[in-house]
Amino acid sequence: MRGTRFADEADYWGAEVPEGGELRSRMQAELRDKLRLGRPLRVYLGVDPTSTELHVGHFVPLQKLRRFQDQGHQVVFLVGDYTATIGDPSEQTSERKRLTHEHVLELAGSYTEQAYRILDPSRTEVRHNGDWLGKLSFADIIELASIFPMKQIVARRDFQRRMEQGESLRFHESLYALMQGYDAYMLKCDVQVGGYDQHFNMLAGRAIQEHFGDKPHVMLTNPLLIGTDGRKMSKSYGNVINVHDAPFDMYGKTMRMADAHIPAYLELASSLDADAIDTEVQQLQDGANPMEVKKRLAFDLVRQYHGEAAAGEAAETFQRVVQRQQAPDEVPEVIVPPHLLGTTWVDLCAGLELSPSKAEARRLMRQGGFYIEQTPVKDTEARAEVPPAGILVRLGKRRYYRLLPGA
RNA sequence: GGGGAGGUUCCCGAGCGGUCAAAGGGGACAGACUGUAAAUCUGUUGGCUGAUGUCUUCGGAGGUUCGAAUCCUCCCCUCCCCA
Repeated sequence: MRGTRFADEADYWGAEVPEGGELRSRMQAELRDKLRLGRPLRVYLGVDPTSTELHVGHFVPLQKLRRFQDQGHQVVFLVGDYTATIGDPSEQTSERKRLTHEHVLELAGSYTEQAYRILDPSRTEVRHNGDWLGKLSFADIIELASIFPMKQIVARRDFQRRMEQGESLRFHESLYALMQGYDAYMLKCDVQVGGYDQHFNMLAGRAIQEHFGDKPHVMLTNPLLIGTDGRKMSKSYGNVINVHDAPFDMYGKTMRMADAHIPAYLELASSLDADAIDTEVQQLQDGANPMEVKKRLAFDLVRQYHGEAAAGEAAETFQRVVQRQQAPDEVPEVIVPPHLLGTTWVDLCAGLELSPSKAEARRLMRQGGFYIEQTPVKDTEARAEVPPAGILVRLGKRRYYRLLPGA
C-alpha cells in the first residue's frame, strides 16, 4: 500500500479545485513540523459502524494507521456510534437510512475486532463519539454551526450534485460535518486519516479546532478503492472483497477483477512498497501477462488477512480448479435420499436444492454446463445413477458435489 | 398547507385496455474463445410442463370490463417545487 496523500484536493474536487488549492503543500509542511515536536503524534481514524462487514477498502486507512503505530505514534480508533445513527452524507447519492443506537453498538464490536487484524490492540486507543456528542446542548450545537458560513456547507460537491439532480437532501445531513469536526477537537489529534470522501468533514475538524484555539490536524486522505468491477465498492453491486472472506474466495474475487483495475489495488490494497508497485505497473505496461500480476496481487491480499500458508493453498486450488478445470481437493458430499434415486438428474438437482428450480437445472443442462464425472450431460431426460461409491457432479464452472446414495 | 411527479419482474427502466411473463440496459448464469473466474462474442434469465399449455407476477385493497401492469375508488409509501 502506498496511496496516501496529503489532502489531495484534486481527488475531492476533480478538475475544479477551488481557489486557494495549496492545502496539500500546507499539510506537508504541517506534518513536518509536528514530527519535529519529538513526541508521539495522535493519529485518528473514525469509522461509522453501518454494516457487519468491513472490506479491504476500509483497510486502506487502517494500514496507514499501522505504519504510524510502527513508528511509535499513538493511534486512536474512533467508533462513530453516535454519528452512525445520522449517517454520513459524504459521496452519497441519496439520503442514508437511519440506524438505531443499539444496532450500531452491536456492529461496532465486530468492527474493532476486524480492525485488530491490522492494528496492534495494545497500542490502540478506542473511543466512542457518543460519549461527547450525546452531551452537547442545543446552544453548543449552535455555537459549532456558527463557525461555518452557509456558503461553505452548500458548496460541498456531493450536496451540489444532489441538489442539481433533484435528489433528496435534508438539513440534518449538513450537521454531520459538525459532529465529525467536533470529534477531531475532542480527541486532540495531530493527524486524521481517511478516504478522500472525508475531505469536507476533515476540513470542518480543522475549523472547529482553530475556533477553540487548538492547532488544526493534518489531513491525510487516500483515494477510495474501487470495487472489483470498477464501480464504487458496494455490497449491493457484489463487487466487494470482505475482510472476512475465506482465502479461496478472496483469491478468486481478486482474479475475477478486470485487468484494468490491477494498479488501483496494488496501490491501495496490497502490502507492497512503492518500488515494488512501480515495478509491477511497469511490467503491465510492458505487456506482461496481467494474470501473473493478478496472481501475485491475489496472493498478497490473502497473505495479509489469512497468512502465508492459506495464501499458498488458495493459489494452488485456483490453478487446479479454474485453470485446469479439475475438481478441488475437498468436494462437498451430498447424500441423495432414496426417493430421489432413479429419477432424472433434473429432479435430483432440484430435489437436493443444488439448483433453485427444475427449469433452472434444465437450462443449465441444455447449455452444456452440467457435468457428470467431468463429462457434459445435455439430455434433460437422462436418468440419475448414483453408484454406491458416489459420483462427481459439477454445475457450471466451479460448483462441485460428490453425490452418495442414502440408505 | 398548496401544486406537481412517481411506486413495474434481482437492479435501473420502457409499457399506459387485448399482439405482456412484460422492450432496452445492467447484473447473474452458461457456452465459445483466451493469457485468468479479465476482455470479446453468443445464448439463457418467474414456476410447473417433452411440447402445445397452464398457474403466479407490475405498492396494497376493492371495482369497471368478455379481458387490466394499463381505466375508476380508497389506502400506504417516495420524490420535487412553492409557502
